[in-house]
Amino acid sequence: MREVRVRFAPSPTGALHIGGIRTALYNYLLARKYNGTMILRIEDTDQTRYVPGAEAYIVESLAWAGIKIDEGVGVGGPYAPYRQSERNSLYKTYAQKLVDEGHAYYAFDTEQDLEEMRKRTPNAQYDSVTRLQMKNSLTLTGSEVDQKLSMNEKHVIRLKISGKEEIQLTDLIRGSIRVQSSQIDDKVLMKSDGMPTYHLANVVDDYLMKISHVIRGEEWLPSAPLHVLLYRYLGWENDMPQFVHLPLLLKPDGNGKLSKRDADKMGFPIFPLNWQDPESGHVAIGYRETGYLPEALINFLAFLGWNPGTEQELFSMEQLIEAFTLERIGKAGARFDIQKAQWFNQHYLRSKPDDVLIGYLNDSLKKENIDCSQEKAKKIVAIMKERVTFPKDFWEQGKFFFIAPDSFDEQVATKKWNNDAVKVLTAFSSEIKSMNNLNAETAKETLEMVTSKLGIKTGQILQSLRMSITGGASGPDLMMTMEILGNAEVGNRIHFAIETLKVKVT
RNA sequence: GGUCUGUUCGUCUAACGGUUAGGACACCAGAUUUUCAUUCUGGUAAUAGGGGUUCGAUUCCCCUACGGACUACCA
Repeated sequence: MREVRVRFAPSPTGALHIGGIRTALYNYLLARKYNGTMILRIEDTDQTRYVPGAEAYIVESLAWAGIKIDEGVGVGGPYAPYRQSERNSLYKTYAQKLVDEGHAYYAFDTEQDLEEMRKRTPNAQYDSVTRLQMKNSLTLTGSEVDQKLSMNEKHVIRLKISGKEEIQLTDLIRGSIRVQSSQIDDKVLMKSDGMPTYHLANVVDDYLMKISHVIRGEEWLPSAPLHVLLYRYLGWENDMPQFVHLPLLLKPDGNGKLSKRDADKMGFPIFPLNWQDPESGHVAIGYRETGYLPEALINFLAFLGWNPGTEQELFSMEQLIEAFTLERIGKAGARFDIQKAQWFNQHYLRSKPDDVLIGYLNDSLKKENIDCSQEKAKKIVAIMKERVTFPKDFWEQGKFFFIAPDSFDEQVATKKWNNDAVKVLTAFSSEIKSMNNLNAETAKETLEMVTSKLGIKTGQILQSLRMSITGGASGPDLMMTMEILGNAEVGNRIHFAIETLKVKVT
């Protein structure tokens, strides 16, 4: 088998989309599986869409996701440079070669010329029939062309595609694909600004960089036959890479491919990391900042369009590399389901060692300027562990350990808060006041003692107790919560609740 | 509109002609938890439709329907 060399080749036009991470991941898995090389190439040939910071963002995103680059932007390598804007002379050389050999030609048409041509015929394209009516080196005389070129008139170089040729290509996911060359237009290879288009740059670089597999999104499938033609005209058909067009990521609901709009609308991230738009200054929150662990995101993404064929669903990167095969990538687009991502995250988060989890809580506390003993943090993490999905949940769902509630859950306050509850809580708080060691066990004993004395069922008032201590209607084990808080704090909170809510008792 | 491409539970998917069509997420129910959650157990739920081929089609072929991508001097 040919040496595996794959590339992830995004263009720096903004933040990398989550789908881009998946594409990079599949490339990476194949490279690692076969001891190949993972290359990062930046396709920055569109100067009008260049966004500063986007390249650094891509590099950082991949690093965070655990996708290591062996060669390319940021690390260098034998085929440098890996930024297309720095490889322009190469593209020019090959474009010229194509012109010289009659596979490409100069075109001088203005935007209006093109517009008129398109209006003339339905489904118009610049091709073997329409090019005869346009201003190009096929219709103009040699001296006219020379004159225009020497006067530096604006022009592009177009690929000359014959009208009747069948192009066959094999996609490793979709099998054999046949297209008639008459369906393809004479694509621009070199733009009038002197930069190559994607098609030329891509083919030239993939060839020169000895790419073995082109693994990219399905949106490229329609132009794959064009690329085959380019390889053919350039004389590189025998070294052509294998094509692998990945199914797209689709909207969670409705139709179409996943977009930033959907993500915003449904409240989940679309970018791996926070991204500040340089123009608007608006910050889009990333997976990292939301609290997704890279291993969870990777596991989730890997399964969007691929599966190992077994019932195992939890895979580390190493295990993915081991199990990955191109053959098991699906054909149909995969709907994006953030709930599944959350489930993966929950799983990976809970399987972290306790000291890591304590670290998460401490991170939040530091931000809030709250001191907390290691012992207390340890106890909190122990009882919160089974309830969290994101690292910040330790703080967000456990705030009450540090801040006494100033308001109370309305449902509980109206439905459960009654004379019995107040009676029990009053008695309970005066019982524990004198205790010097309130722990989960003694708290439970005391509570049971109080309720049985008053002839009230503990279950009846438990939610009121919780509410008065935490403000909320749900939370971790109440007895442990009281142990962590200590008897003085528990007593204070009960008093505050009784004071605040007594008006509602009739 | 044209070209290419796809279609199994709500979602991700398994089943490379023969299965009671399997798993996971989500959802629902029961048990545990003297609350919520966790955990455990169970459950609802799918081969887009129509023709072929075949002893037998989720699986192969055709048509229809419905999606998706592309259709720029953007990638």
